[in-house]
Formats: sequence, C-alpha cells, structure tokens
Amino acid sequence: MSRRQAKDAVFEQFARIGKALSSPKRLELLDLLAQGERSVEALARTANLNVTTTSAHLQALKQARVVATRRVGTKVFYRLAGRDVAELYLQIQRVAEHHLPDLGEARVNFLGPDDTDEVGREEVRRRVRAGDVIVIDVRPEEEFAGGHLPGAKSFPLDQLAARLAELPTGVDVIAYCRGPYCVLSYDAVRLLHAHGRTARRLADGILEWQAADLPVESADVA
Amino acid sequence: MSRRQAKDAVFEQFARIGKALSSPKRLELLDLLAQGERSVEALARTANLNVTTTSAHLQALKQARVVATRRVGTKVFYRLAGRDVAELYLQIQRVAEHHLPDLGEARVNFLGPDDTDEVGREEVRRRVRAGDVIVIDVRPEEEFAGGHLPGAKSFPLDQLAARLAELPTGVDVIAYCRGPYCVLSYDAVRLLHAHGRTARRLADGILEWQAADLPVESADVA
DNA sequence: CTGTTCCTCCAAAGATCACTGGATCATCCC
DNA sequence: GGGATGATCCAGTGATCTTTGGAGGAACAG
Repeated sequence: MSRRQAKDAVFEQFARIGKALSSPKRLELLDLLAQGERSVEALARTANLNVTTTSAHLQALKQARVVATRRVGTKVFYRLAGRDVAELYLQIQRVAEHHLPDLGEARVNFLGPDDTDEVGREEVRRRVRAGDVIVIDVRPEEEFAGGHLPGAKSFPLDQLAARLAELPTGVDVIAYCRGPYCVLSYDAVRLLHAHGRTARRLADGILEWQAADLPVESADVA
Repeated sequence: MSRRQAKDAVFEQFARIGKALSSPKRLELLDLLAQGERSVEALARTANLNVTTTSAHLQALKQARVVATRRVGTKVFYRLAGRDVAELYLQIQRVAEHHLPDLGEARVNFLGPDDTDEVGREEVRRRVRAGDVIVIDVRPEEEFAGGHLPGAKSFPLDQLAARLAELPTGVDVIAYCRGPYCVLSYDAVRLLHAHGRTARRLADGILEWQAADLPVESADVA
C-alpha cells in the first residue's frame, strides 16, 4: 500500500465520524440521545420520523460507533457511545452559532422572541446553595431521572400548568431543559409569566452543565 | 411556519457544519489549513487532488463558513474561520481515535510501526526552559513561520539529512510536526536514529499545543 | 491590449444517500 | 405453538454529492 493510500485510509476513518453528523435528522437523534438512552420507537415519535427511517439513521450512527445499543425484551435502547460524542455535538453547535448567520434566524423562528431573561451557571449554583431560588427541570420525567441539576425539582412542561400551586409564590423560579436550542424552558418561563410569577431561564442546559464539569444528581426523583 | 418546520430549520443549520466535515478530502484540506493559510493550488498539490476538485471542496467549506478567503494578486488564500473550527477538527479526531478500531490499523499503515519514543507537552516545556534539549520543527518552512513552539528551530524534513551537522551531538533532540497523524516527525526521528542520534517525538503536534493554551512563537525565523 | 496565471463556474457521468412499504427476525406473553 | 410487539433488512425511486474536462473570469506583467 502506498503512503498516499494509507493517508487516505486515515482520513476515511475521520470522515466516518463526520458523515454520521452530516444529516439534520441524525443530529436531532443525537440531541435526544444526549439526554439519555431511548428506544427506537420513542426516538421516531419525538423526531417525527417513521420507524424504518429512524432505524436506518441509527444504524448509520452505530456503524460510526458514536452510539451503542442495549436490548431489553423486544426493545432496543440506543445511547451515546461516550461523553466525547456529546462534546463533539456541542462543538458543532458552537461553531454553527459562531459562524452561521442563518442560525440566528432559525433560532428565533423556533424558540420565539428573546423575551425571557437568562441566568448563568454560576449564579444558579450560588443561589441554589443560598436556598433563595427554586430550580425546575421542565424536561420529560425520564430525562430528569437520567440526571439533573442538584436541588432541581421535576416539573415536566406538560404538567406545569396543572401543578402551579406546588410552586411557592414570592420565590424566584429558574427553569432549564436540554440546552440553548430546547424550547421547553422558553415555554415554561412564558407560562409562568402569564401567571404572574417571576421566572428566568438557565442560559444553556444540562449538557453544557455537564461539559463544564459541574455536579449532577441522578436517580432519586425529588 | 410550524414548530416542527422551525425545529428542522435549526438542525438543518447544524448539519451544514456536519456536511462540511463528511468528506475525507475536505478533512484533509482542513488538516492542512489548520497549519496556516494556503492557496488553492498549494492545497491541491499537497492533498493530491486536481485544482477543480479542490476548488469545489473549498467552496463547500466556505458555504459552511468554516473557512474564509483572502485574495492576493491572482491567488486566493484559504484559512480556517476560527480557532473553534480547529477544535472541532481535533474533537473529531479524538472521537474517531476512541471509538473506531479500524483507525488504529490505518494509523500504523500510514505512520509505520510504533518504534519511536514519545514525549509529553509538559516535559518538553520543562526541558526547553532548562535548556538541555533541542526542539526541531520538521514541517515545511512556511508552517514554521506561521507559528511554532517556543525555542524550536526549523528543520524541514526534506532538509534534515543535509543539515545534520547543525545539530549538536550529545544533546537530546525532540521533533514535532502537525499532530499525532502527521508522518513528518516519525520520519525525522527514524532518520536521526539511523545517524546514531538520540531523538524522540512530541506525542502530538502544534494544534494540540495551541488547544492546550500553551504559548506559541511566530514570525521571526530562528 | 495581449498573454499568463490562478481560480471558479458549468455540465455530465457515476456513485452514494434518504426515504418508503413490505417482508423478516427476535423476543415475550399466553 | 400462536399471536403481538419492536426493530431490522431489502429493493426501488428520487435526490444529492463527487469528480472531471472545458469554458470563463479576475488580476497582473509586459
């Protein structure tokens, strides 16, 4: 084998990772998997794809070794192959945010106007320790169970309106969800405002929290 | 526009970055650009592509905004759009290295057997400060000029054999080049061994050095 | 203005990829 | 074993991507 061929083979391997990340649907699947393992059918439902297509995309991700599987009965659960994959996904978001002007527009169309206040990670940590704030996790319950901010309470967005009474009045509320491109915390804060509460969003989400090596609680549902 | 469409539009933007990284040739071009700006023709020559194909790939990278251009006379110089792009590329390498078993084989085929000793970044820094080691940069001269390790001397691989006399005997030599997948430092160390010198490689290259926020010298050719 | 250099655009051919519906396979429950 | 569920495999179609040669455009030197 010539050196040129050998060199091509190396870049061919790198490109396997790149190819896995080259489809919007696959990135959406990775986005979901970054929150915890999921069955094929659950992924298909959330990503708005039919099961066959979803399975095909998952096979592509699996061949690039960025996801791994676990079988439980008739279900197959997919998960990210490692933390480095989540970091790679975050880095793509970062580059896109920094260099693609069209993303800003797409973001506003999806998340709505920037009418909610943001809070940084450090402020959240400080005020949770001080106890003068209530942090709510508005993702679906399973994702909360898979890992959440220390001290956070689970208030899935679709239960929030019905469970408003559980939130003490007169205390600042901070909502968070998957990341800066997740609509749940935006909707949650708008809902709380509509009910006269003061509420803000964590600027990013659980993924960035973990990437910053901040502590995460899991399992015991609060 | 429905929420679903808006969400798809966001992932569409992320995928623009992923698509840019989905071709082995484009990754090879990025690998070169990570060392400094280059003209289309120079890139084509080094990557073993014809100019038309190279230009097409560069347009793809440019549309994804991961590279930028600068015109000088009749030449067009391409460069990475930012440090975050270099970090994205490194993260892809990291994920590939960690999860793709085939990469190990491809790597040995390209770089040859693991018969050379490696040195870590910290040891290099320490011994450069102590002055009991000579560090040589075996990349082409232009890349050295674009930025190099503090205290390093430029000994492009193709001049190394002819300039052996300039290297004092009895002092350890450490060679480095672009990164862990760059063949130059491997060849340099083997050449030095063949001439009875003691020589080792820096485990990775200039890119990782910069990513670790270590200082880099530029311009003044030593 | 003319010729040269370097790059980009265009059109065509071949390869690869995404999606779909139907069939098949693995597992579990009864 | 029979039926149900969840996932994968397969074949076909339409779309997209890669590569190539040739034409065209920008900058420059004489």
